[in-house]
Amino acid sequence: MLALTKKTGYALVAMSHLSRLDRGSLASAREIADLFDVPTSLLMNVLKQLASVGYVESVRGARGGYRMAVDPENVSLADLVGVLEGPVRLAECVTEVAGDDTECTCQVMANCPVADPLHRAQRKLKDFLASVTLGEIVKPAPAPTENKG
Amino acid sequence: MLALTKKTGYALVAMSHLSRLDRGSLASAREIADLFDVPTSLLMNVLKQLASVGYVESVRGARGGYRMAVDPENVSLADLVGVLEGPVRLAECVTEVAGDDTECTCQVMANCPVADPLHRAQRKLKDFLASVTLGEIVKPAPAPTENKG
DNA sequence: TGAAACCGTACCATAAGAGTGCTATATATG
DNA sequence: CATATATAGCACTCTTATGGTACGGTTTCA
Repeated sequence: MLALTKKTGYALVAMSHLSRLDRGSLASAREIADLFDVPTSLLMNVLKQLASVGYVESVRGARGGYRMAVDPENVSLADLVGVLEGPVRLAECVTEVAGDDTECTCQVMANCPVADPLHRAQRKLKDFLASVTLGEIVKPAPAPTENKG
Repeated sequence: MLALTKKTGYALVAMSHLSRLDRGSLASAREIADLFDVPTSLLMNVLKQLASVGYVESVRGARGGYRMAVDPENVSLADLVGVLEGPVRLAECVTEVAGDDTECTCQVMANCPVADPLHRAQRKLKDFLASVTLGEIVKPAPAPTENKG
């Protein structure tokens, strides 16, 4: 439906919270879940996934928890989506091979008249997602200049 | 999974085909389905939906079919997604009320730290989708300058 | 009259998403 | 050492959306 999944949403919330902690401070999954009223078990899964790719660092045991392992400025929406939802695919036939290149896998529509344009649109969408960094998300608001909504 | 649905894909294909026909010419659902190897019944449904919102015009009876009812330049990806998949929602809590404005419906996360930024990102995504018109899709390629994929 | 084509709607099957549970392991604390 | 806390890993269910199909009806051309 062209929407981020809840997992990605939860990841954004959790990581933005972690980003705001003092350097080295920990927050447990339960703590974050309580704070934002999200299902604890699910948030645990998300944090585990984020830890497995190195975006956050985990400390086990009592008084353990999670902390940021990377600079929020270096994590984009595209990165998170890639980890939690799989590669961005504007259309089914557009598969991203590297981080930048796309490959056409139109098996059904041999004469597909929109393949090339979709690839271009896909690139633009990817660029857009890559331009939104967690750093921006963490900050309250960039500039009231163009604030319309 | 942050992807367009197949329905939207089929709509793009069908409408791009219709856009290339001579002014006033008709193409039947079956004809288009055969041409691009997509399921006939499904394409019928899609075209019916497109007709119901006035993007294409239907002519009933034998020798009937569909033709474009609007200028392809005036139909954007955002429009098609809106018709076939419902409103674009980058996150669940971001609901678009008008064509431009968004409304926050965060029921779960009262303290959501990413609501505002997501609204901004949603706007940007919407703008992006609105910037991709069917007219561009129909054209083969804009300029070989930046063609990389 | 019959075939072709759209119309409307309802239906089903599969896959993806959302969420839960359980067991194991690591660590701080008493 | 025992216990509580917390992550790790896995597997499972439930719900929803998507993809696809079917049927009866209406319109039009031949």
